[in-house]
Amino acid sequence: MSTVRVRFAPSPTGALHIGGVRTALFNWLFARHHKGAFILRIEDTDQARSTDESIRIIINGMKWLGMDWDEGPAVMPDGAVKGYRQTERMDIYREHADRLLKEGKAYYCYCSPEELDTRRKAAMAAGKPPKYDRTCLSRKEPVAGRTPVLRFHSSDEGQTVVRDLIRGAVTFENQQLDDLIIMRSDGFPTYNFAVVVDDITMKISHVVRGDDHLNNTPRQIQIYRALGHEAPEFAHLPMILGSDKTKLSKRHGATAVTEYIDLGYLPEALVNYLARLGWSHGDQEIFSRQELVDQFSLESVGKAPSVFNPDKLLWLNHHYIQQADPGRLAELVLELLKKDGILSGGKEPDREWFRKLVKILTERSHTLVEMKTASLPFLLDTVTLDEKAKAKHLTPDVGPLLAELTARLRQVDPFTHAEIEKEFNQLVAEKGIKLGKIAQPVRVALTGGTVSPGIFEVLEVMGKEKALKRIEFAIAAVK
RNA sequence: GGUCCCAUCGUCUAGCGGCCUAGGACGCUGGCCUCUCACGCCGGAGACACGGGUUCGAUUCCCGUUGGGACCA
Repeated sequence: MSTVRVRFAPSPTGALHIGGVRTALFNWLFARHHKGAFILRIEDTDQARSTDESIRIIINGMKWLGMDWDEGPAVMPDGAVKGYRQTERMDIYREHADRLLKEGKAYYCYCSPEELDTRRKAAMAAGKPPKYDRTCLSRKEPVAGRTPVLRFHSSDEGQTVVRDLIRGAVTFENQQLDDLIIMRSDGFPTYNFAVVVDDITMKISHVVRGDDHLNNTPRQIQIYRALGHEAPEFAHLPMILGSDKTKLSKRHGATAVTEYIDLGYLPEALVNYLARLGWSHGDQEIFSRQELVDQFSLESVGKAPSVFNPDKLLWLNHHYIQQADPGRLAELVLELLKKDGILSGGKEPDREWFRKLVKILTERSHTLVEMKTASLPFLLDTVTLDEKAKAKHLTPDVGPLLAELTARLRQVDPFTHAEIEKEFNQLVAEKGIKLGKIAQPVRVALTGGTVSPGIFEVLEVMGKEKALKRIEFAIAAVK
């Protein structure tokens, strides 16, 4: 079996988009499954929009998601990004372009954008395909005052067949393809040319990319041939759409990896979700990273575009939060608290205690942000009583009950779940009331609201002193 | 406009001619559990876009229509 070499080639022009991540993931899984190489290449020939900051965002996002690359750019100690950038490879494109020019497979074109636009419109008005009319193909002399572009001389005869691993054979009439520009007048290669040159020189075996590139593929195949190379295998992935079935964009909510990090998602949840978008393995929904690598194959990638479903991602995130190591969760939640300035000035909570807190919050949390919010009553000095909760549960008649409870809880030692529960049960039995009658008021007193982990756990983790203070405060508020 | 791609529950999907009175998951929903909310468990509603073929038999193969999407931009 020949070596698998695949690449993810984003443009560093902003955020790392969820669609791009899915493409990256499929490439990464394919490479790891076949024990091949995964290459990260930066397509930064769009100088106006490309920034080093974007490259760092891409690199950090890839690392966060656990997609390591075998070849790719590196961040230098001074923050600069070096390697595997198209802007570092200008000589290589020039060289290949010159070769095509010398061999008569490319020619200079002096037509101005305005002229081209006029002719294109005329062609479209006449109901003809708006392809370049080859005005400059026969031109012998340069046009004074104009810097030419370089055009690829494509073939008119026959057909070009794209053998796609996902879609099968897709046939294009060569007549439909026009002489596309390969080098712009500013000396930069165009997308279609740079991709081919890069994929040839980097010995890419499989091009796995979004199907928005399917129509470009026949042109690229012709360039491969003109350059004397066999085309690689192609696999065009269906797109990811928003809820209204148009291309996924900011309008549909969070689309950048950084947003999901901020929203409190775990990388394994995002990876699992994205893997199942367009790919499946029977009825299985939950996949460990290793299972993904083991099971992944392009054959079981679907052809139809898929709609991004935030609810399912949230469900997966909940699942992975339950699975996660409490120590790890604790650190992540701690980071969020620090970022919010809630734990400033070195007020680090005791790790052992904080881990206990995280444990009791885990079950009802879908995101790390939810965990952070739920941890607040345990960390802050005071709690604000929710008005509605207060009105419903801290009614005058519970005052004496709470007072009685306080007196009893004060005697509890050790202040643990089991001991606390005993005390509650006794009180409830003596008074002949339901547990909820007393538990809800206590819950409101301790957390400010009506939703929390089990009340005995809350009491234990909050600690005797703080808990009693809050119940007493609530008793005062009742009166 | 031309070219290309696509089409199973609201969504992600299983299905690769008979195993399908179409399975799973998210969401929705009824119930159970219960100190709240969740979790969990049990149940429910919910799809083969349409029309022609091919075949003894089509969700599955072919053609067309419709509807989406992409590229040319």
